Amino acid sequence: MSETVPRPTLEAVAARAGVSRATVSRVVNGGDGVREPLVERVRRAVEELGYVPNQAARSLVTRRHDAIAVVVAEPETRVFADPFFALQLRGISKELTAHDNQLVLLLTEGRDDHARVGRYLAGGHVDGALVFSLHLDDPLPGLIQRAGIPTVFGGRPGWRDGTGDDVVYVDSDNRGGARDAVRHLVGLGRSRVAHITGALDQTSAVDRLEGFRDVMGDVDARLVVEGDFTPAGGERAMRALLDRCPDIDAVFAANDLTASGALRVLREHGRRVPDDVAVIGFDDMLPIAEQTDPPLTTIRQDIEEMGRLMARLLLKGPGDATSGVVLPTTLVRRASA
Amino acid sequence: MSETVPRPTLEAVAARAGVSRATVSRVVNGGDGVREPLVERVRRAVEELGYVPNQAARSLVTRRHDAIAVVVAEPETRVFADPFFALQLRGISKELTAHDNQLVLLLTEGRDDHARVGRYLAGGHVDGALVFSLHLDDPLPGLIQRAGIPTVFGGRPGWRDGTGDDVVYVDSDNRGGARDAVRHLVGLGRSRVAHITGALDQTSAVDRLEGFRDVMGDVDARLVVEGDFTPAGGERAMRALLDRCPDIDAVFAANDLTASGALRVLREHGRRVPDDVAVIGFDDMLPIAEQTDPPLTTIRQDIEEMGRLMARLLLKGPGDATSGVVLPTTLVRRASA
DNA sequence: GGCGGGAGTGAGAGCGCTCTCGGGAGGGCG
DNA sequence: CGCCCTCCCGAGAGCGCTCTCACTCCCGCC
Repeated sequence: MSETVPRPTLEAVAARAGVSRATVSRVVNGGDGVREPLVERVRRAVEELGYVPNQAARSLVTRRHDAIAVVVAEPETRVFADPFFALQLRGISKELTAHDNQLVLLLTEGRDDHARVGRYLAGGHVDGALVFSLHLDDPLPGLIQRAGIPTVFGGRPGWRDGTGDDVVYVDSDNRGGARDAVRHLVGLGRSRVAHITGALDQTSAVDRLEGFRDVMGDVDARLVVEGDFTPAGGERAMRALLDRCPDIDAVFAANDLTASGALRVLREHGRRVPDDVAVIGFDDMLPIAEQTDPPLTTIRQDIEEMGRLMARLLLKGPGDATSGVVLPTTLVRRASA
Repeated sequence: MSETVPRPTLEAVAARAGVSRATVSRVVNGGDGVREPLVERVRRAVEELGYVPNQAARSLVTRRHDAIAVVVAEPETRVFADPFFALQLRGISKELTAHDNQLVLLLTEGRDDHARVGRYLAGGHVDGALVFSLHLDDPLPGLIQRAGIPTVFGGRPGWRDGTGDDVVYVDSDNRGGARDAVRHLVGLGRSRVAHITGALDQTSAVDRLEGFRDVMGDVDARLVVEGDFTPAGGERAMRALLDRCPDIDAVFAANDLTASGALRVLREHGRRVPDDVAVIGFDDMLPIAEQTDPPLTTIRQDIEEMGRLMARLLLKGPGDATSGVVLPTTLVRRASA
């Protein structure tokens, strides 16, 4: 490998075009205030030499990096390997590249790795951060706030101390979506509606539970069982549910994975879906929701758009004093309810 | 936001510790050749001031960036939202952070976006690139090679011209795994074994087909149907298969998603799995393989390890003239075969 | 025709770091 | 006891860029 092909510098371009470094710099950065013939000459020199600006030198003086960090604080592989996150990432990427920004991905590897991420962010390597803070007790948000760089959170962060009121975040309308789901079940004439929650240390799970309660009121406590967003959790919860309340006729599962577990247990027990028990999920996670038997009725959120929006908010700067943006959800009707 | 908290510089640390900039630099970068009392004093000063090196300034002189790019050339959202890729990413991330490298994620958005990526890589922003080149006709590998930065490919790239012999890549033993899968079916006493291929513009699909042929020889051409790695493709292919050869008693699907589609069609047609038709997949993509009915027997590849290995090879440098590394696969026996 | 002003360009000072080089201190050996 | 060599440390020169500032034109106006 001929590693050391010395890349041309501004100086070289200037020499070739017969102008000063400053002028080349001006042309490269938009060309305002440079007369046409010169612009043309510089452009040609850039072309001929294959000049590409040295980002490090540029950052050194501008203190901008045209890069933002995406921080995923997730010890569990499962959630990371989730199509959900991938889609958000795609949305983020689209928005960033549209604004010539790079995406630096920071995954925390275990508990004590937070310090590393905090240090990195504080180190001024990036212009901002998009953070997915999935758990209530996550120390990361605090660290990041201390780092003092602009940040947008994915999902409503669940602060415990009162400091987080001015936090910018993008979330789905978990509560409203849950309401729609449960209302749909009720609209089908179901009266014994159960709920398998998500992991309740995540705000999305809490909000969905709230939505369930909004519609069902102070329902029989046995109809609410805690799950953890996994199929296995859904199975466990569904078994408990059938055991405690054999007469249920509908289940609102906190997400599609949970629903898929529940469906399997229902089938096992000979309950027909949706005839005996209607089932509705949340997320509209495609490979899952379409593959279940029967195909899953669920609540869709526009995940890619969430990612996009997060990036947009971050790049816009503090902006219109928006603290939280909540995206709407829609009911997707398939066969299970 | 108090944006402008001027971060301490080397200079500041030097002043506080009562030494020169050079000494601080030495301590920060390992501390060789500095006597203990001084090291201690500098360390304390760094601590007290919360000093973090300015990476831009450092890169400017060292020409290293401690960052590598991960390039995903995938127009289709589906493959990107694939747990497969997420796991590789995780492996890569682990290895990189272990060596204090950052991960810059580059997703191409459509066809003409390749130029942007090529420019970025050529621009010397990163020390190397990990590239997932999923299609045979992808122009990206060429662009990258021209960029002249160290590169490791994920999956054997399917060069058409003869230039790619010295390419470094990491791949699973697709062919060997396929052989194991088919042998397993044969070992169960199945004789009419069909194969639903993956998208044949990807080397992994081609290799798996080769593996199938290795065992089955010049089998009845109707037993091989082209799929595309999706459940829908699996369904289509399975229908065709049942139509053309109603007497098949085993199916080797190119991946788990395909297998899940096939299973659904088999159930639809009243064929019992594995009694009437044994089914085996590939990948051991967990949320899928465990959720099918019946749970899927499949070939596992250690995806995270692939990612790790890619990163390791890249960081090691050109190394031991390794051109391609192929990781073993294992049979995971569940209920479907 | 002289003068004020705006627009276009160049010179030069850094941004914060690394790294080479030279000087000074100290130890071993003749 | 002196010399040389080694080991530490500091001084200073950039890395490639941006940005301010001053200078030069040239136009328009009185």
